[in-house]
Amino acid sequence: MSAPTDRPAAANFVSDLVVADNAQGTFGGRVQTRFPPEPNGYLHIGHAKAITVDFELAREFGGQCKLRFDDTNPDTEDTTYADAIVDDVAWLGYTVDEPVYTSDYFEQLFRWAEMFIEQGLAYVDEQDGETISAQRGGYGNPGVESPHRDRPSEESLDLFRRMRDGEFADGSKVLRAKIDMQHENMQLRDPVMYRIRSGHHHRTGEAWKVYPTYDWAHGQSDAIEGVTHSLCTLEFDSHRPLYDWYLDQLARMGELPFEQPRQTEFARLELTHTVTSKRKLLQLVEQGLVDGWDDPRMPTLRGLRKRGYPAESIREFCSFIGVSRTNSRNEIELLESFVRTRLNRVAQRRMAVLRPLEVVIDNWPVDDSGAPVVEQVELVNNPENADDGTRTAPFSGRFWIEQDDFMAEPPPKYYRLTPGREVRLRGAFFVTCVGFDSDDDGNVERVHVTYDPETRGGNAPDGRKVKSTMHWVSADHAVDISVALYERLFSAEVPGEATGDVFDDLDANSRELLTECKAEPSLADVAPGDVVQFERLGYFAHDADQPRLFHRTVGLRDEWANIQKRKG
RNA sequence: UGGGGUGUGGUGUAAUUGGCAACACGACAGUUUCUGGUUCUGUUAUUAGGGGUUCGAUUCCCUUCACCCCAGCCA
Repeated sequence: MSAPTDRPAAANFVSDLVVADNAQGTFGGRVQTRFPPEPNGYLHIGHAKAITVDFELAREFGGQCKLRFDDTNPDTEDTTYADAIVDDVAWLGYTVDEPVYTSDYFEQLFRWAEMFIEQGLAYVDEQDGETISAQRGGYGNPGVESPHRDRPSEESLDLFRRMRDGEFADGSKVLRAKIDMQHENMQLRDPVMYRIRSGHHHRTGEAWKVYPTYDWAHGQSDAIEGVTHSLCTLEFDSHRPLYDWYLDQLARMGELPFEQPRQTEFARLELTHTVTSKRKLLQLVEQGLVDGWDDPRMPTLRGLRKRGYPAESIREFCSFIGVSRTNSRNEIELLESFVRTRLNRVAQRRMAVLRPLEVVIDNWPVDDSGAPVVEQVELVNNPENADDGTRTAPFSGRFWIEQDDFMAEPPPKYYRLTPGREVRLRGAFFVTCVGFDSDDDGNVERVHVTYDPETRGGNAPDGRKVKSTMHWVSADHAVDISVALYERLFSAEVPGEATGDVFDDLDANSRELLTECKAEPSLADVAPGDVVQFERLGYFAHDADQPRLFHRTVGLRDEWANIQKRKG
């Protein structure tokens, strides 16, 4: 297990608990956790929090954390998911020696179940699911005991073994714990321990016909592995008494190889403008509302990776937001701020123009053959990191700027190019707008400027100042690229809050693909998967597979956009 | 309807367990700057409501309210 987070984990109620346990010698000073995903879907940002909490807690106290697949339901699970999960956990920065599987313990779990039956703690129920559910009662009204509840244990044992041998149809029988049908906690009203499933299991194949339920499998798996602190999300709070009950019985029978593990719940991560429900994410993919699990708009780890989010910033975010029992929803802006902070430090700068507007320098010199002179100007790769050095870019008499960077009739506080105004072209020259051409509809087609040869490199010898510095790309040397811009997949902070249906808040235009973008030649050197900053625009990730396609990871903070927004 | 959990700025998390409510994000106003980025500075809260104990309450007690979870042979 690695230890990748830069800063130490912040203290929280869970680490406080461990400190208290260690002080009392509860687990002999041992700390062991596990991250227990079910291999039936891809990991998302919510899992990233759980992973961080599980792994970092173990790291903080010198213990270990295992990746355990909670694979107790053959109907929904698949090795494709399991492989992807291993890959995603590794990408996040946590290395796992060898994942473990709940299915590794099926034999032990079965033997313990037999012991429960022998001791009158479990019985085979032959009623159908609907009946069992109806008999469970409701909030405030007690349940009804099954007619099979007090059958002889020999009979249950025989039935249970024949269930395993595949003698009975799916759903025809279950093994139930015999606890208390009147219990105020519904989880304790004779919960199901085993059900019959004839499907193919991703690891055990056809070997088993009965499968343990989550509740029967989870705590026991923890116990087998020597987990001390079994961390899970809040909705399992009402399961804790059951978790303890199973383990108490085994402890009484002297079956536990380690100290009895304890479950502790914490709030899951919710983010504004996104959904993390597995079902909703599956719907997005299956209905073709996104391009797949790795669509850069998805909150999946694969999506965020493709989008260009550094794993470190996801980890830092997860550590920073803390661990508590309060249901909460973090603003996506906070995550983005961690992404920006990191990328600002590590991403090299490049110049690219997304919506090109042609600019011609009317007084640019030509050489002896009558061709425009080409100058090579030097540009800093990253002002935040001198080690990244410099690069050169060609500059000649014709270049591209953003359409946004020129206005024939500028509003107040507009600093960019406008008739009569002088601006700096980053690293190159000062230019002054002397006019522009428009088409018949009045659209600006081309801007004319003159340049000051004395300002080469971007400084005026007379010290005169300029209101704005703009990026540019030499028209004769530009590399053509495509850029995918992303807005939030869900426009509402809390998707579905207004209508009850999250898909009502889906933004159908959340991706805009620009195919006629112009970039400086050195962009060709950006490796697949690398993230660079397009100056003044934002951070962009080079697609890992498709050359010259860039995904906008996150935009720069944009004061001008804020000013415009305020003005309406 | 029974049980369980949780309430601290716009958001999330803290507060040496009774002693000046802190940090980050966002927003706003400035500063710096060859990125309207970055940097730096300032502003942004009587701790869900009400009552009580106390010199003193986010913290202890009582009470009211709000939100979340539980009636899968999902996890």
